[in-house]
Amino acid sequence: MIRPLDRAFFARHPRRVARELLGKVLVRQDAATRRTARIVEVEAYLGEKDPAAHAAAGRTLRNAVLFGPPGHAYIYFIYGNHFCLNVSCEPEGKAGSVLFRGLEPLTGMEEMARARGLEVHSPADLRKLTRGPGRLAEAFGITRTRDNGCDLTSSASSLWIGDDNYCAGGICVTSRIGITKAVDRRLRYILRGNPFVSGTRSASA
DNA sequence: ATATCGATTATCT
DNA sequence: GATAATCGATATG
Repeated sequence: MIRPLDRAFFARHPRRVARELLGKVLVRQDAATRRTARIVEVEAYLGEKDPAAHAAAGRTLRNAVLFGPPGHAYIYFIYGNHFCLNVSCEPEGKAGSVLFRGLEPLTGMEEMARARGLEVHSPADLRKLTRGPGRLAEAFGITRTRDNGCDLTSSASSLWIGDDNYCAGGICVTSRIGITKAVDRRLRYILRGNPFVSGTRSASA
């Protein structure tokens, strides 16, 4: 049994949303298949005040979703290769968001493997599916054209976020990964020891 | 196990 | 024209 998170959940400070998203479930519903995975690593971005955020320079065509109502998908394309998934936070007009960085697959691994162009023969292979923001987006078939602006609070959407009453333990806070500005702020939230958390062991302290 | 590097393009200056 | 919230391959300890 899994039910969608409501809009009020996302209408709060990104730090709070990020922490509470750990242990929730990302769902990709297609005509014939459902992919689900537990959220084990996220980062908070604080909108226009945050130098590392895409909203730092104000509203543009690309980041417009961040300034819209909470609970919607902001997808961006990076390094000419990868899509990444965020969910908009805070009331409309404020541009906070949470970036998805690591997922633990629950169902639909066959579909994820196909989307990644991989075969899974071991736990190590399984990690290649959804460990890292670019990987998880590819495993879920997420693209900007298809998913930017999608309402993640509705189970009628192809992509949404749900709660299955899982109780997340071992939450750990670290500095964010892969950025060049505001590097010291501790806004990355992980489930400690989970094999689907990205980065090296030393980055999980 | 850790480090370095090339790929590849939308977006903004 | 420079940059970027990354990944995978390759090289080396």
